[in-house]
Amino acid sequence: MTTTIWWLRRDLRLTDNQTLHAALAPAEQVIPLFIIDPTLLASPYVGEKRLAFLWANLRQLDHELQARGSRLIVRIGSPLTVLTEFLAESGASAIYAEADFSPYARRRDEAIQQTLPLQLISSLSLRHPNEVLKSNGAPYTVFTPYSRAWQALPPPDSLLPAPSRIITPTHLASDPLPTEPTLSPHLPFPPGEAEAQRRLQTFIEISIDDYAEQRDLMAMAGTSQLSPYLRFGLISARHMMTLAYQARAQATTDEARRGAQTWLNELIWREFYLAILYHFPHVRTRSFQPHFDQIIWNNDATMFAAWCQGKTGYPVVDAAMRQLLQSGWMHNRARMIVASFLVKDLLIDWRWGERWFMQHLLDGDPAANNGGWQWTAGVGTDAAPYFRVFNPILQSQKFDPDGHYLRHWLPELAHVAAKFIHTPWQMDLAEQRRAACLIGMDYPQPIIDHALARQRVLAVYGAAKKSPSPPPLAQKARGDKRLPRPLGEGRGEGDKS
DNA sequence: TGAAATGTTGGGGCG
DNA sequence: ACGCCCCAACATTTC
Repeated sequence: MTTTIWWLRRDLRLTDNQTLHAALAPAEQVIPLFIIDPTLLASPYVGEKRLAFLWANLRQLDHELQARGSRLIVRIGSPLTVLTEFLAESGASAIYAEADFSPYARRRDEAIQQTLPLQLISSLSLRHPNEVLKSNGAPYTVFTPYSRAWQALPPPDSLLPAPSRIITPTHLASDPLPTEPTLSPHLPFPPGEAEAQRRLQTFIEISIDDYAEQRDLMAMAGTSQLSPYLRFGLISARHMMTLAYQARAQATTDEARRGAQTWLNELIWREFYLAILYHFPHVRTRSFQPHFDQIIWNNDATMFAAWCQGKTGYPVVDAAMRQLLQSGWMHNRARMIVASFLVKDLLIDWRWGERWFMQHLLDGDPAANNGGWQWTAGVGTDAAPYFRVFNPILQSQKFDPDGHYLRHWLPELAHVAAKFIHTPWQMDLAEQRRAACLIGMDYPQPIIDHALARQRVLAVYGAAKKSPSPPPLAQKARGDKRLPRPLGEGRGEGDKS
């Protein structure tokens, strides 16, 4: 009797699961095993919203497995220790897991492979980072040529169906999941792969045709809102890409074709940043472009707190930050706006914002989040040029013209007139009374003047660009030292994987 | 996947 | 009719 272990990490699904498929192929029995790694739990990149989402999905997956004659085993401990014991206990012949590309995950898996029969299957991204390389074998560092090369590869293979039956030994004990606050019912992300597939289907049927035009409007449901599900593999990247290709092929108008292509591009951005983290693991802690580690940040803790809590006085920033706090998700356009505001207006180290996002986003992923932050900060691969500074007022007017998004997340602005919704500080006292919103009382005065902030950041970035890079060692020490530790950063490495 | 500053053009008001 | 000014509107350059 051959038994194998399906070690789940971020592929919590039965449909189109190449790892499960590989684990089933040689075996009569498969043991689905999830390991809670205390190192990851202690990481400053982990927050309770994403953990609760994870636990909820593990429970859901357990139900799905039980319906197929199996169940999910959960164990707590260091993966190497747990797997070593578990192999002996179960008599399994091999372990199958989906390859992960964060530095921590790669170190962990390589160490385990030294002693245990661990097979890694690449399906986190449709293309493995080594599949998309320049003709000289070097990785791409600019998105557009990467994307071209990516799309020149053959379209995705057909999807694997969920197995109808999985046989699992019954005598194995499971640790209970740690108790974590459950997702409150109003969080708009119910767990489960069925929910993920439903959303994907709805998006393809209703929204993808207008995606190119609608995706930037923050008040609209113009995006797929699938990121939390993709983050934990409740749906495969291949599944999403397959439908994107289909939608593009079946589009009957230019606009619909453009919608499908634009959505596909977003998925390719994810592949790009996974590849960047794989090939350039130093971006986890430092700027891709070393001379930008010379920036003298202002790093004002009070300003940072105002940003975190959504109390900057700029409605579009505050609405977005409260959406994040309350729902565990933020519209992509809003992510760029608040990131630009933190880094360029407040002149706060992008890594502070990166960490806050990781702590609160259900979809928080080390590669995509890091890539996004370095892009906005202008310090990364193919980054926005440093002098590109978002104007929060113009962005607000452009992408939430009616202020629906602002009013929804900022109830204190509910009665502010349309004329002042993007700039409530411009209301005179009579207007403030009429709107039942006193600036400085009910809603903050802006914590910074954008025009001045813009001049400041241009000067500071310009100086960093000119100053010579120090040798790598000195540079690393300085960068680490400058990271704040008020939130209990225990160890140097903290990828959530 | 910007925005501000600066330059250019052309229509209309007006002496 | 003409020149001058003003200033949108658009284009280009700069940060």
